[in-house]
Amino acid sequence: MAAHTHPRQNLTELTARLRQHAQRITGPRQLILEVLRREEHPLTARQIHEQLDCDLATVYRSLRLLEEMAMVKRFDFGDGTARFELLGQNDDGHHHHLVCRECSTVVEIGECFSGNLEQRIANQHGFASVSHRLEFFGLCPDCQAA
Amino acid sequence: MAAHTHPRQNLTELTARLRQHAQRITGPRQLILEVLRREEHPLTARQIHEQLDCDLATVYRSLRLLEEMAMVKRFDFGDGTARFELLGQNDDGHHHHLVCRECSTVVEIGECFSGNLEQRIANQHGFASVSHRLEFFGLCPDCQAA
DNA sequence: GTCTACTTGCAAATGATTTGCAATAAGGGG
DNA sequence: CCCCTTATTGCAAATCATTTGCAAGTAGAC
Repeated sequence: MAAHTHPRQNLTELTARLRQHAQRITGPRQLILEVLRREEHPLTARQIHEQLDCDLATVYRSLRLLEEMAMVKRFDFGDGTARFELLGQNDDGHHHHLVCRECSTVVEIGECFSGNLEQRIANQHGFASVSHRLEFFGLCPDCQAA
Repeated sequence: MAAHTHPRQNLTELTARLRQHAQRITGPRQLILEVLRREEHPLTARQIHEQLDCDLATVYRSLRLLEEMAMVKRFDFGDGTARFELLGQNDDGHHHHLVCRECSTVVEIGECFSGNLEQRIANQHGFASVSHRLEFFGLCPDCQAA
């Protein structure tokens, strides 16, 4: 998964991609990638901000940029707060999560239903470039005990 | 699907369920159900409010109550605004949507992947009462043409 | 009809995210 | 290595969806 990327790789890739967008390699942008690289689960903008020393608005702006450059992926756990995960260079980030309804523990899920279903749905309704958002919710072992 | 419920049925069910919760049958609560019954797609609190004549806060409070009573179901299309759909008495509301990324046209999707996958994921990680949230996004026929 | 607890309207509070703008810094050119 | 242009940042204020406090209003049991 994405979190295993070597730090230098991030920076190299960041530089390359930023060049393509004619944008600059700044401290905050590098730092956000560092923070995300350290975490194996998606983080909220606020959580990222807590580990940095720049403005929260900058975090939001950078995340948006990194998302457009496909270096981070946004996830939505339905609690009104976006979460972000690092993407590797050849990683399309297609995976899902299993989230505990009580304590918010997150487990990454690699599996997914067959692309078949998506294709069928697209065809059936004449839609193009169909993608999906899928997350699982439940009670983790600890919270079942409690 | 839920939208085919007869109006009187709504009211009867509403009365019954409200009784169970020791709560009152008020104008706004009935009206919200009426509005939802007329629509075949999920509506935002604001959209419901526009068709009524009560406070927005009341709409939010009522929707929350109706959701707890399993009379409406909340959907999240990832745009930061919750949407609500009416549920019939014996309807668990388990269905998904295919949403156009351009014009937000919504199509209801009855199919889903086999419960098998969900079961396997739950077992694999020791989670209980696992459910999922799944929505599809794409370009509708009209927007492909444009 | 009365009474009481549940509800509503209204205004203000919250929380996530965005935006305007002046000050600052990245990086190509000399 | 300095300069200059332009992207970027920090800060404060604005947005947006949703929630909440509170006094006034009203279902519904008696």
